[in-house]
Amino acid sequence: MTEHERELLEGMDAVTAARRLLGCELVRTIESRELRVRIVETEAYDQTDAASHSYNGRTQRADVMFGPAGHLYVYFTYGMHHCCNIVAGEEGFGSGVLIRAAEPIEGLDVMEVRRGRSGHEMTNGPAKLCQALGIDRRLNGHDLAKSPMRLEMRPALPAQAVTATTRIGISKAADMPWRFYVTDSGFVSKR
DNA sequence: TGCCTGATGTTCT
DNA sequence: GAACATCAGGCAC
Repeated sequence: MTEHERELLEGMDAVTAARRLLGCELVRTIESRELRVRIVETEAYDQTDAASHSYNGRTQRADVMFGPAGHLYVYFTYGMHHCCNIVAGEEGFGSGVLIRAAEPIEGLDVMEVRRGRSGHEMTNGPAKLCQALGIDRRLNGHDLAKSPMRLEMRPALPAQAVTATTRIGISKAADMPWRFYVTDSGFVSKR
């Protein structure tokens, strides 16, 4: 991700960024290996949204969501899982994009071992993706322009390639259509 | 295929 | 003390 691309993300609200990040790639360097995946499913969250961690203000946990765009917000949930978001929007306004699923492109052997699973079961869920890529709270606040985890932007997908639905696994604001996925991808999470 | 449940730590009320 | 942006395994149909 270049500085120019970071500024573009800064200028987007969470919903716009969630659509725009589909098709983009994450590159994770770990144990001398490079793991690469293509983002195929996202959800938008911001501070006006009761389901968002940023809804109750700038708490310690969600602080990174209020920081500069293009950084990684990692949280720990259900006592055993990590999930990651890409921060979007202006600094001071808490918004981000949950990365729910991705297609493995490079380093599949490493992801298989890390997950103990193969095929779409490696990365078709937010916590599965984090396990496959070795993402935990040590990467919270990391700048995605740098190693050991980078975001590589790709051309925006045509609108017809993207499906929008309600988000998964939330109880508040559950009727907002802020989940997006690549319609023909076989790596999208279950409903 | 679909529903139910256990695992297990952090955050917020 | 409850809720939680989840996952995997078990069992019924």
